[in-house]
Amino acid sequence: MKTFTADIKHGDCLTVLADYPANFFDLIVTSPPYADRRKNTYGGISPEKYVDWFLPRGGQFLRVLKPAGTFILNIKEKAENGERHTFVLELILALRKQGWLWTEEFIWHKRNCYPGKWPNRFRDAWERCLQFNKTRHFKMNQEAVMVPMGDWKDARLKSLGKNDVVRFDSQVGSGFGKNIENWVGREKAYPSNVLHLATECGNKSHSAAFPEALPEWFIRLFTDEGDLVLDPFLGSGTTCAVAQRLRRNSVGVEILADYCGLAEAEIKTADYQLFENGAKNGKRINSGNHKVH
Amino acid sequence: MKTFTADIKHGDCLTVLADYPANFFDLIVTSPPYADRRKNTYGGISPEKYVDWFLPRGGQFLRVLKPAGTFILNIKEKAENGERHTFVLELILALRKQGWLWTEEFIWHKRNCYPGKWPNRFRDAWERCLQFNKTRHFKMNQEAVMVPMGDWKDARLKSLGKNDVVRFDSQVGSGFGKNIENWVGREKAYPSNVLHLATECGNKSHSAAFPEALPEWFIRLFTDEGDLVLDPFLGSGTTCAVAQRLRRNSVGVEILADYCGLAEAEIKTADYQLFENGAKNGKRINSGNHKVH
DNA sequence: AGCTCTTATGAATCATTGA
DNA sequence: GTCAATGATTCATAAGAGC
Repeated sequence: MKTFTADIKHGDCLTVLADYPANFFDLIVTSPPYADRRKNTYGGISPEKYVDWFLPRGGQFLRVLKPAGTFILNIKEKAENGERHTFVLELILALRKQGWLWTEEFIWHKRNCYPGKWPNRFRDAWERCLQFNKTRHFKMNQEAVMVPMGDWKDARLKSLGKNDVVRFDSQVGSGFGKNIENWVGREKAYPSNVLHLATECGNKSHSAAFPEALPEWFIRLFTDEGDLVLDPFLGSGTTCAVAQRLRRNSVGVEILADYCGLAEAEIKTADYQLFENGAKNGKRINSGNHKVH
Repeated sequence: MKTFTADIKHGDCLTVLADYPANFFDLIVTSPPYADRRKNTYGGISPEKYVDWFLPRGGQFLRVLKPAGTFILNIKEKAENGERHTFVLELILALRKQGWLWTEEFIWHKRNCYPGKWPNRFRDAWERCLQFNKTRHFKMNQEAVMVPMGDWKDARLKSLGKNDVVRFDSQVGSGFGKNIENWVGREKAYPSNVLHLATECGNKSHSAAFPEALPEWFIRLFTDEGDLVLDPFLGSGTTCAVAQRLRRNSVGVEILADYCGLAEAEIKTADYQLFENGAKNGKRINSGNHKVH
């Protein structure tokens, strides 16, 4: 059985990527350390310096990405002193000046966002997924992320009991998601640029894990099997694990040694699952949580 | 019975507002002509010139808004030449430089977005609702936009079939199915900064009507009864009509005479409805379609 | 009441043509 | 060429009728 590589590199992506050739990766998908967040783990780049910190790395991304490749940046500015920071807006403008095309801004709607209540603000339930490209003609497999139409649910679920319906929505490992694959009919719909995903962060001890469904969606949309994915801010390794599951090769760069260890373990699990399942039918496993429409 | 004024002013808001005193309005909510849209009707401000065109008007808004007031700007950049325009980002930065606080960015998720299919893009299903303030201590009635759970808890839940459970959940995307036991017994829930509204703009022949639920939500959130609302780009009069329905005073400015006529008619209808209904119980009518959570 | 079917309708994009 | 205008194409949802 064919295996797929998942390289974990320890270091700053700025220097690590310098060793890679140009036009090398098919997709870059990442959730970078947010400005002024995770101070204890990442050193906390201040909002004012964020663009200056990011730009040289963005230059490397631009170099190593294939012409038909895509760069997905998951980021959201936090509120401070009663205002939203503007560094993300400035980053978009700066990246365009650097040569990137700002193709699209996807909205990740976090259905179960962090609870809380403030006198002058509601809960923040969305993040930006910024799409950048080198050229206007990039690879895009729209069919790979098609979702069942709304009516499909009614038709299929009407024979189920109420408890099953409830479990259907609680998705994660409910034992129901696995079955979805079996009866996804012909009635599929293209998604829009608003993604509805839960924030399921698994059981890892990572400070900023994004849910597997997020990288999964973009990997399926922008790469083929066997393509090469890069996450320059890997964290606990979600992107590489998902890439492996989806039979893509991947490189993950992480500056913190502890996270590299977590990521290695994650990859091994994913590799084992791939073997277990791939040997049987080659299908992806744990289809679980991609409620996108 | 008390009535509420809804003044329709014909002209460019830049000059019309010059006649108003400072610190006069409690809320400004508007959906301005988008760059390069409605060329035939508005003259089409090009994206490159949009910020320059908007800023002097933003200055007037800043002047006439009360210190505890709020300015809501509904806008979305279009795709051109394969890229998203950046003029909205630049506008945010420019407005901050002008003295505004960029307090929040709400996402209006358009459930029924415009159709279409393209090789490198999905359908655009969201718009920005940018919140700006003069001070950090602004008026905000969070309770006024809470999603009433009592309505269907008492009246509908027991009559809900299992399909309704699924359908409702897919509509609001709130994890209803998962939390069904929690909702029962709770009367209301606070929304997040993601609004789920359909785009139905009624039966008017206006090229850019936003749905009534959008201004309604912000009017209820940021004003009290009897407060004064301004829409400097009134269009066919939605904002004023909604304000009237909600027992707020309002001023609407519109540069096109034809739209002023439409708006006047709209107001009259709203006024009649208010009388009809207000005489009975003072409740808002036609609460219709604000699927917000 | 619940389910199925039908129909109306959206602040859109892109490719093509013409000035 | 560059730029502007025009047309073809597109599809998920809500709402309503009918059984």
